[in-house]
Amino acid sequence: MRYWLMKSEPSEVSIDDLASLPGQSIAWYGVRNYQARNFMRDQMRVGDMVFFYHSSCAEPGIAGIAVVDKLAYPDETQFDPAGKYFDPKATRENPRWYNVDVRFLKKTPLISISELRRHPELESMRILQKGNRLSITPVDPSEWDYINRALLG
DNA sequence: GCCAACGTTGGC
DNA sequence: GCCAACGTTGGC
Repeated sequence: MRYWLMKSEPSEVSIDDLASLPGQSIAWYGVRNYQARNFMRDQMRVGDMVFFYHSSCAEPGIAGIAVVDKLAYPDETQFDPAGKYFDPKATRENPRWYNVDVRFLKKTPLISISELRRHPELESMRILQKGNRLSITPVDPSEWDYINRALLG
């Protein structure tokens, strides 16, 4: 089992949005970066644990915990010519983008990025590196444990 | 709104 | 296959 951090803009899908969905599960659609796609397609397994991170907003930070609910499958939004995630180079026979489903587990007190930066134990987290833009990053088990114990305990 | 950092595109 | 130009991300 692996641990991940997945960014979502709360204006798109917030932790509250996820919690109020029927089944509390959602396709992690819209990823258009190959590295992030590969993490979903090649490495994520059902049961992997996820920090749900709010990005591009007033209070960026970890807002909740989710779990991978369904293995990666083609992202439906790449096929919709009217949608903003449409990819003209993708076909049903040869999809380019994949997503997993993620299910709500719990909301947490918001752990802001500045709070995360305050802890030397977390300084190697991808999310805290200069210039990091990846929307999906692996989280080290020791970092996962530390955050749960020291910040959410 | 700024801007550094990064990924992608396309001409050559 | 190089690399300049461009578009995007995302914290501040």
